[in-house]
Amino acid sequence: MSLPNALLALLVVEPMTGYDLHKKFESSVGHVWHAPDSQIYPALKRMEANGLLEGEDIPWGPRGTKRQYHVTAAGREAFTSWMNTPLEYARTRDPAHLKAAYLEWAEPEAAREQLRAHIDHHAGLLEQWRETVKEIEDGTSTMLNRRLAHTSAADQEKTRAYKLFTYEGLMSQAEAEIAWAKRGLTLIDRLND
Amino acid sequence: MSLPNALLALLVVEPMTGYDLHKKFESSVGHVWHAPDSQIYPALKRMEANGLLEGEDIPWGPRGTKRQYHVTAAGREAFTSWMNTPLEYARTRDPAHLKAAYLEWAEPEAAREQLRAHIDHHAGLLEQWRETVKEIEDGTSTMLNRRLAHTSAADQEKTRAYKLFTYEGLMSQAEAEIAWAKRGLTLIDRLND
DNA sequence: GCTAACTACCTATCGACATAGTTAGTTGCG
DNA sequence: CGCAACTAACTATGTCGATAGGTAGTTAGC
Repeated sequence: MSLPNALLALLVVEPMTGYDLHKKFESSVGHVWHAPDSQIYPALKRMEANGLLEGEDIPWGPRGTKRQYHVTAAGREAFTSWMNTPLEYARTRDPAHLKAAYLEWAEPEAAREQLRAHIDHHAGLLEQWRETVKEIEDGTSTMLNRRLAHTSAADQEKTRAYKLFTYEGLMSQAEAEIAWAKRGLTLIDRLND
Repeated sequence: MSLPNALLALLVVEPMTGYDLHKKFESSVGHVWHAPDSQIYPALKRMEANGLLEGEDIPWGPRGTKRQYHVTAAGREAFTSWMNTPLEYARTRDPAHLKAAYLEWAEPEAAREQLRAHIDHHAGLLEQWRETVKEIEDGTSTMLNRRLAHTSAADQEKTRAYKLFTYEGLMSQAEAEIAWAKRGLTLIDRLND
């Protein structure tokens, strides 16, 4: 359900090829919704069949062509409708907390290692989000600047503010995970001496 | 990958039927790893075929039977091995933050409603986790008590401590989400006056 | 003794997703 | 000019997971 809308979110700004989208999914949108190209290409075809997109073959180099998709009126309507519709919350599937609940089955050192990996993972994300936030604030984010170039002056502040809001949320998540895992390390020490 | 291990986590404590497991997935383990019965029954068959479990038909009422599964040595080995192996972190797929990143496309009131729903959702979870934590601390958790009845005295404290640790982590997550969504409500007000 | 609720188990379908490939044209650089 | 890196697109396989059913026996209460 989310993948088509993530694609629409990018395509309402400017037409793109599947390859362009695949690259964006490695950077910007991919921060909140990952998708490999093997999912993107079929999704684009389905969306074209459903009338959300239209594709046209445009020349690329002397002999090659590439297929560029743009959003139809129906696609734009579907996207804004999705944006105005409340989410349905999926039930939790959280491998890290699943394992935490049965940590007495792990060797203390293995348990520590996994909590340290949890910290490292989220510390890496945190660093990434921090940089992204800085780029948005400094106006040096090429991602955001391309987006703003297609946005009316009235909406530019909103666009920027909601992006910052999103990344600040991701930072809070990462910080919470790190703090939790650190408490876990202390707990393991307390239980094994 | 996680479902078989979530099932093993329950079955290493005591043998159960698919139906028992399905009920546990509505309550205890389901808090961190949800699975519908339509996934559980085939998973049990696959695990029996792989030698992780053995099932036996036991009588149920005058005519009925039910199939109870217990963990084999191989299953126990697979579970502890999983518990000692570091997780591989999946890339993010977070519909709430995906929508937040494009919130300028939503009507302000629809955006507010969704953030309020986000708060309500996580406040509900928080309440649930708080109660669970209280039950664990008071020793009134039937889930945990059944578990502890099958646990050596030496491991009882660990089991209890890691359960508490897990639910405290879930509480931190919920609190972070609520705080974030509240900041979002303030932001929407600031952007629309 | 009937019926509702519960226990027990199972199937089918469809899209989501991971993983691992393949093919072909283009561009840049040494 | 030749090769590496990149652009572009697609396929195939297998499991995961959501959703929506179906069947049959059991228990409890009126």
